[in-house]
Amino acid sequence: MKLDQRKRQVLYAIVHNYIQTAEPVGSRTISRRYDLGVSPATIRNEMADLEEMGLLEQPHTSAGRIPSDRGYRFYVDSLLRIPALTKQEITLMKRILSSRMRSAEEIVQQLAKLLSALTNYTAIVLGPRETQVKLRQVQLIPLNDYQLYLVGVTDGGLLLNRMIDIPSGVDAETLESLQRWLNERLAGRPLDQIQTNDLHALKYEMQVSIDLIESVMDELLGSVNQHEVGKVYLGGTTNILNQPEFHDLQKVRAILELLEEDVLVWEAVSQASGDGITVSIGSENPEGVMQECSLVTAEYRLGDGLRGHFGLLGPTRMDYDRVLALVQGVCTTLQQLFNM
Amino acid sequence: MKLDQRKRQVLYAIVHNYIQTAEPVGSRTISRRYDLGVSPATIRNEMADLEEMGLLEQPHTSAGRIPSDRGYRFYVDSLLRIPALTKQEITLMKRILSSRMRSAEEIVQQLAKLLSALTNYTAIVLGPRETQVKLRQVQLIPLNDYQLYLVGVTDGGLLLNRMIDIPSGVDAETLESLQRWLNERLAGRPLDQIQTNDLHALKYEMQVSIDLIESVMDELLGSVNQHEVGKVYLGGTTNILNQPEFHDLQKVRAILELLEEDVLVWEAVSQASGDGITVSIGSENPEGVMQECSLVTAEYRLGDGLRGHFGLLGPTRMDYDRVLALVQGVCTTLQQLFNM
DNA sequence: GTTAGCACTCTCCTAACGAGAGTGCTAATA
DNA sequence: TATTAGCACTCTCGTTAGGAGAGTGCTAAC
Repeated sequence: MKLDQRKRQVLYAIVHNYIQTAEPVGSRTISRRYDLGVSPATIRNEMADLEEMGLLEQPHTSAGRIPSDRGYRFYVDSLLRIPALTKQEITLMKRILSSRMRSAEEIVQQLAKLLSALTNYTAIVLGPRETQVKLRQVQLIPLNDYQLYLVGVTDGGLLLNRMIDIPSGVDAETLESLQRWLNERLAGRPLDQIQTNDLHALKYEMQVSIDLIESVMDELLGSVNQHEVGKVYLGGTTNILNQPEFHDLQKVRAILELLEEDVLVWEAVSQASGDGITVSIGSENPEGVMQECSLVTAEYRLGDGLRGHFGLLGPTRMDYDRVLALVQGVCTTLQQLFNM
Repeated sequence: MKLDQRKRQVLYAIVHNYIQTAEPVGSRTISRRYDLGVSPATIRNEMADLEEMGLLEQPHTSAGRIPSDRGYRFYVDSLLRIPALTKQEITLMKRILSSRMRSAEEIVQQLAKLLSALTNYTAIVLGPRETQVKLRQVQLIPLNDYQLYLVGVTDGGLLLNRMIDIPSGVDAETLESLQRWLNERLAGRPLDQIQTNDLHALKYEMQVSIDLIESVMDELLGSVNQHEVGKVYLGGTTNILNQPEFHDLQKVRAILELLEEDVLVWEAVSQASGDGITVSIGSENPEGVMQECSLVTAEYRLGDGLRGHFGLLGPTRMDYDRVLALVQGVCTTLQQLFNM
């Protein structure tokens, strides 16, 4: 879509003003606050044109204009000017995200808090995955006669843990040798390359019940499976309540109920995200409350192939400038921290 | 406080009716729905008495009465009749809470979901603690030159995991022997009985840097410390939105913000809970939004000394009958499941 | 092509009003 | 003496009407 310079200015002014005030923007406001050098009447004509092009909307006949989803899209694609972050913000990020933390889980939790605090929107962080999972160590810990506890640590420092039912008649020694075998054979080897052949070999080698081996391997593979829905970390869930567009209990309920469903959130974010930073605006989102929201997503990396997605969820009237700046900032900060 | 039979009936009727309808209860309503055998005028006199005693309140002159916090207190202490659970509810509980789950964490998560689904209030479950923590196994897994990963499994099946900084100059062998020592000495022994003596012995025995030992032990002890704030699991956070008393964005925000702060929630629940089932009504709670809520808490046990607290948070106009029945039911169900 | 002027439209706020629900008091009743 | 019927009174809530304010679209002049 092509727009002449003045139309771009008018659209920019409306989006910019509406993002700040949440009030429909009138022609007089624009001519007062933005120096376009033309009168309100001229601006009104431009506004009528922009509305016809589907970039603006009018809540009712005698109100100012607000951007449509397509208007935001044009803004994000062509008008946006990403501001620089302040030094304080950068230092804060570095401090909060520094790897001197207890686990990847904690970093990710902090990331959610950080993002929500800095933006006043809701932050969503999908638990980290490894691009290629290699086990560092596996432990089979018998809990009682019919259950054992499988604990695995991956190369990236992720923790896998599952309870497994033991077929009757498996003794501690068997478990121990199975554990030794697993550690010898699996350590450092990409998990998804384990073939059923290996398992059959194991069966003969070890005389271990194939049931047990299969459940152990199933859990192991299952828990690292890329397609599975992992943990979801949220930050600033209540921030939506600050947005005037959500001063309505129905909407608040809808969005909070959505956020309570890890599966839905996971899917929404993973579907929205692509390479680099992604912006998904209003109706571009899957149907439901999400259509009144915008979602900015990106990929984070915690070194060693440990990676995941995160996003910021706000109203379509989101402060894209700032959000994009912060998302970019977080990505590069993490990169810096984890390449040292 | 003593009340004659008729006053008790009137108070019961008002609390009972108000819990169901959330509307102030008038004298006519009572005489119609509850068979007290007297006219509205008589009931009005009783109501005036009950108000003077501080058990009822009047939102405004020409409205019906609603129970005061003290009124609810009297109801809970003296008038309550706990109903029996239906067979379906009991089966559901057994199914959901059956120990055929992957970990204690998952049981606890399910518990939160179950409680909130059955009651339509918000469920809070504090992560399980062990009365006396004994380690079953410890592993020290080097991640890189300056960090290791400490993973411990307790007798009760709890998972402890912490990242630990390594003082420079510690090699893999040292770690391995430290790990062996820890497993030999700590396995099955109550952790809180470890004395600094043992650590000094270890220092000489092993020639390991005391720094390292200390950080490992600190983390180990710290992560099981009874006073520390642990994980908080919530269920049905949005359920409060169903309550008419929270059809007000200010209140909703206040309570949701509270629920976002694990520390506050943990403290509120642990402070409220005592032996057995506890009910904390409105102003009996710590100041803030909680004063408009009631909290029913109890202790759960997952066998083997693994235990914690859980609670249900709702408006003071909470359905105490049902909530108490369910809380009781959950406790006994868990007992049955984990004593098998 | 741009602008001033003006009639018109729509929202939002406030005040007024009546219906409805419930009380408290008084006087009659069992 | 305890209970009840009757009634005036109070307060909320929903509806309606009117006026201020903001902004538009159109027309005609520049």
